Amino acid sequence: MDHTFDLGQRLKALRIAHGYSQRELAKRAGVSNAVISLIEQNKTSPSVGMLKKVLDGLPVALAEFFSWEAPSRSRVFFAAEELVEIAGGAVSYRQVGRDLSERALQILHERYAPGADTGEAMLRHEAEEGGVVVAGELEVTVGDQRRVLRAGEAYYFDSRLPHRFRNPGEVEAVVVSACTPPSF
Amino acid sequence: MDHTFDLGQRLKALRIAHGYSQRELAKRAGVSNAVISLIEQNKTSPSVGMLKKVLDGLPVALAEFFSWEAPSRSRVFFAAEELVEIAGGAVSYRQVGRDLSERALQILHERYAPGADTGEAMLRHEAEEGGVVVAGELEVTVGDQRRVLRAGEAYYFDSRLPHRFRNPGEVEAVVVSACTPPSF
DNA sequence: CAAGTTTGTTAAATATTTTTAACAACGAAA
DNA sequence: TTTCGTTGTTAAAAATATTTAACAAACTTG
Repeated sequence: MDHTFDLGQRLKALRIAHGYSQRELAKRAGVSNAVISLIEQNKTSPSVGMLKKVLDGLPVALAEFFSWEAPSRSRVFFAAEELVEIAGGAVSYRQVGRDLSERALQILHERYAPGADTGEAMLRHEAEEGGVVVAGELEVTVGDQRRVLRAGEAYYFDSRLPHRFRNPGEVEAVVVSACTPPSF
Repeated sequence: MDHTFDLGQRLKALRIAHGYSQRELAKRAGVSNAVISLIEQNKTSPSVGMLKKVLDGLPVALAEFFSWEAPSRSRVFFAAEELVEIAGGAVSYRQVGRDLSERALQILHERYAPGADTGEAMLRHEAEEGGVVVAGELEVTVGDQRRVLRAGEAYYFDSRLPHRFRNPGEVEAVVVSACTPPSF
């Protein structure tokens, strides 16, 4: 049995959040309903295979399941002026919230002046990120893939792949992006 | 047994990286050496409790262990039409990417018609979320806090707090939001 | 070389998980 | 009320994980 992680409570919370009963989840996962009950009561320590089956019914990845962040009481609203400028110059990154140490998400309001570029040296970090282009055009290069995105288009990739952003247009490009866990 | 995650290879790589033999690790972890051998050969699917014991001998956290998950293989770019509509009606949620089971982030391009509301019943889920208002006005209620946000303003909160979104204005409200881990 | 130590593997015994099948409590519809 | 369907729980059976104890191969050390 596991003493540092309340597996049962975690599973139950996820199941409820997804609106399933024990039996519904069991059916979706292809396991018996009893095991859901027993796991939620911490009466068994499920095998990894079993836990994966159950989580696939939600669906939730094992990594997500085990990476649980403690609740934090913090600011909810941010005025436009309060978004923290963390770059400046041709590329502007305005970050939602100042201290991300207790947060799972980094959200940025990005602006790229015409021709602005994050540079030849490709970026890499241990995270996943994505975003939606709100205005203008943005050329996104990820690994060996490249594309120009316009308003309403979006991207998503593993940040460990080398990547680069550039505004090839004549007008300012605006993007709202998110990254987990927060990096840079 | 688990077919989408090579648990044995993962454990073996970590054990070697730490310079332990199977028996050394077993002793540190307080388990029999046989179980290390069997797990590394994927001949058993260890219980979560057992796996935790073993990883404590390294030491490596469960979350860390499972956050190896194979990279690459995924789509990076999404056309505006490809954003998946997951709600419809007065409130439109257009999601970046169809299958979030292997992703850490859920990114949405949201549109709220004038008067649109996520409803009296407050939402709750196991996650953290935030967003930036791109156009219009959006009233955000989180716990006992409420505020109307306008273009350029932002929010961030723990999704376990009850929350609600409403467009109190005369024009469509547009928001780009992110949530981790993906829920719904 | 021989004796000893360490390595990873495995059969059989034991302990645990998982299923099957039942139970009682609750609510809905007749 | 009754009946039906749902909920979550649990005892006993079946299936699987874990330990014990042994084995052979590789490497030291004398």
